Amino acid sequence: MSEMARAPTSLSKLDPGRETALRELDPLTVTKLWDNPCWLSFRLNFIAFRFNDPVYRWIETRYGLVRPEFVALYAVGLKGGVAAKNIVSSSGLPKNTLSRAIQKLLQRRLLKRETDPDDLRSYVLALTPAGRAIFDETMPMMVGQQSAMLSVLSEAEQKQLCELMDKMVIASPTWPADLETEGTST
Amino acid sequence: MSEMARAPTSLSKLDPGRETALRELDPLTVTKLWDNPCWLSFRLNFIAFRFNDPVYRWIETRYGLVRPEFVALYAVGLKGGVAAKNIVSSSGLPKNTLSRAIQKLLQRRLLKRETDPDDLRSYVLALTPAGRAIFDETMPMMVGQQSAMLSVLSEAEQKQLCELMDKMVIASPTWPADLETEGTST
DNA sequence: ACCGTCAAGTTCCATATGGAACTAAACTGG
DNA sequence: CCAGTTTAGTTCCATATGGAACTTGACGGT
Repeated sequence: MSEMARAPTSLSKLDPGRETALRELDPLTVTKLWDNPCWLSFRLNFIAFRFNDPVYRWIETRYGLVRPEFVALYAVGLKGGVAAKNIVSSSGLPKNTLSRAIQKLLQRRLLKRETDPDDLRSYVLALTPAGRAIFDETMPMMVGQQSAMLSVLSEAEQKQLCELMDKMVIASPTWPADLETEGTST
Repeated sequence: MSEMARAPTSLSKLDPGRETALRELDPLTVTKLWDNPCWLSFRLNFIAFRFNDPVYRWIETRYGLVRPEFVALYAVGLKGGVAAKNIVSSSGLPKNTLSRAIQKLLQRRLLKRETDPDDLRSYVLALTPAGRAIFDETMPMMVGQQSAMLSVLSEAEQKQLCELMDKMVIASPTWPADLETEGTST
C-alpha cells in the first residue's frame, strides 16, 4: 500500500552532476518522474508540452493561426490531396473542430479544396502559395526547437528513441481505445 | 525544396511483417511518421493521446472528474503537502484552471487544504480518504494501459526508453521556452 | 518601518471546444 | 432499385478554457 512502484530509472542511478539541473525542476516534477508508477504518461506529456507550447504560441502570434488550424495546414503541407477525415484520424482532434479550422483556412486563402470526384461527400485539400509560404517558414523553427530538445542525446540515442517510439506507434492499433468498466474487480 | 527531411527511422528499414499493422494506420499518419521532419513531436503527441484519451474518458464517466481535476488529485496523491503552484509548474496547466479544479475537489471533499504557516498566501493540500480511494482505484487502470502500450517493447527497451526520456526531461530547463521572432532571417 | 516589486490564488469575461444532432452521399442487401 | 445503415462534413449549443486584471501576502532595499 505505501510501497509505491517506481520508474525503471531510479534517481540514485543518475550521475550526481545532473542533480544540479534537477534543482531547476519543481519538487513535484521530480516526484512525477521518479516516484510515479505512470512514468510513461508523465514523460510523454511533459516533453510534448515543452515542444507544443512555445511552438504554437509562436505560430499564433506570428500568423494568427490557432492550434487546430495549424495542425490542418501542417498536415496538408506534408501530404497534399488529403481529406479532413485523414487529419481527424491522424491528429485525434474532434471533427467539428477541424471542420471549423479548415473553414478558417479557406477564408484566409491558405487552403483550397475541391470535391473528391470519387466521393462527393468528401473534399480534396491543397495548400495555396500563401499557405505553402507559412508551412515553409514555420518548418525551420519547429525543427530548431526539436534539435534543441534532442541535443542532450547522441545521434545514436536519438535514433534509438525514434525507433522505440516507432514500434509503439505501429503497435497502437492493438491498444485498448476504450476502458469500459473492467479490471478493478477481482 | 521538394527534398523533405525524414525521420531517423525510414520505412524501408522496418521488417515487412510490420507492414500489415501499418495498414491499420491512416495514410496521413504514415506520412507524419516517416516523411516528417518533426518526427519527435508527432510521435510524442500521438502516443500521449492514445494514453490520455481513453484514461481521462474512463475517469470522467466513472467519477465525474474532468481532466484538470484529476491532474490535481493525482498530483496530491503522489505527493501530499504540495501547493497549487507546484501542480501548475509540473503540469503546464494555467493557474486559474487549476484553481477551479481544486475548488471543485474541495467541494466534493476529495481534497482538503490548510494555509501554509510559512507563506500565508499558499495552501498545503492533502487527499481525504475519499480522494485516496479514487487515487487507489484509478492507478491499476492507468498502469494497465501503460503496460498494454509498452508490451511491444522488451524489458530492456522499456528501460532504454525511460532513460532517454529522463535525459530529456532533465535537460528541459535549458530549452527555449519562448521563440520570439528569431531564426527565420538567415 | 515604508514603498515598490514580485508571487499565490481567485475572479471576470470573451472565446475555443467538443458532444450530439443534422444533411447529404455512399455502401448493403433483399 | 428501394429501405436501412454507415460515413464526410457541418451546425448548434452548453461548457471548459485561458488571458488579464485583481487581492492579499512576501520580500528587498533604504
